[in-house]
Amino acid sequence: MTPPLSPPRPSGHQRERLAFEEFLERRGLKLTRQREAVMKAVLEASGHFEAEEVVTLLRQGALRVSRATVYRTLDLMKECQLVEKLDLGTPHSYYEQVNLGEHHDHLICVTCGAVTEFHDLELETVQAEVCRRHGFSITHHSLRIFGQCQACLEKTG
Amino acid sequence: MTPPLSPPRPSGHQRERLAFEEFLERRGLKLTRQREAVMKAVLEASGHFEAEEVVTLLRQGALRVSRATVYRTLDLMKECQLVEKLDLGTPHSYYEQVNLGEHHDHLICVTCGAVTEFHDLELETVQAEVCRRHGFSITHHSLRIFGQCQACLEKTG
DNA sequence: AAAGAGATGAGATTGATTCTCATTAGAGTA
DNA sequence: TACTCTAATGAGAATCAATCTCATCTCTTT
Repeated sequence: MTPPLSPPRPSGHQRERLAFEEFLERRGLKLTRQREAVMKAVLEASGHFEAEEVVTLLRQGALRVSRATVYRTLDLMKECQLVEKLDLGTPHSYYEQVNLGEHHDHLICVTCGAVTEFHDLELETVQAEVCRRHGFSITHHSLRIFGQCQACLEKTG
Repeated sequence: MTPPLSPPRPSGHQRERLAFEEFLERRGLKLTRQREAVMKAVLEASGHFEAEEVVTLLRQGALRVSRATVYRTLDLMKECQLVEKLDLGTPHSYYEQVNLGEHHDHLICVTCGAVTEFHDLELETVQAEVCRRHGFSITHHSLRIFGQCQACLEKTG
């Protein structure tokens, strides 16, 4: 994928890591080993995860990280826009990693619980238009579409 | 508004009332005095309200209705599609009355908390198209746009 | 090594919502 | 009216994710 002659660039999650470090710096906060562990777990996670899963995962590592610290760090990463908090209709929240600046919405299957991401430019445009009409200055939005996914539809017939 | 010669039609919330009664009937449930009190409170409510507000309101009436019954009845009305449960980003849920079959989305001001409703046909169309592309059968959706309302923008400048 | 600021962890607390279960209400029947 | 059966209710307990408290710890800087 990377053109052979392109300049070396941060690999893995270097960019996100840097973003978080700078964010902490700006706030006069430190990148402690605990925060680093949480960040690593989050950046390597794929899809959606619960805070509790991070807690459990980190229990297996050498460094102990308390539940409180996990929640606190997730909040920081949210402010830094590295993760988003999701409400998928369950009693607890999910989180997901956000690739710097990219936003997407969700199709949630009410039968199997599968969550599919999508991004649609036209949708954003129409939303912007709605906001304009209301003199509303948008910061972010959340669109959840509930229904049945293709797989479940095929099973049910 | 009503043409003078139009046939008499249910006034007030007769239609909703009937819908609920039929719904209960179908389920082999009864329209008790408690359920009736909750229904009345909800149908007369304007805008968004919390379950707790219904509890408090009903405390003032002659008939005592417990918190459990309020929650249970709200759930029934939700199934009957007379109310919708909203997550406005607060730790607790809001409810709102739905005029039979009408859906709308929300602009939520993160500064003053004001919630504005809107409905946009084009938005629905684009969403339907997204679903079609994913072979997803939509049952309902929830769009929340967060930002600053006109009033707050004017104050802040 | 002393000081100061931020960070952490264990456990307590919160708070909305749900659950439990003994009691009550209401419809139908004898 | 008395009896029965089922659904409904209410008080308070339970749940559970999330937050808070505060004593302790870690760094960094004097």
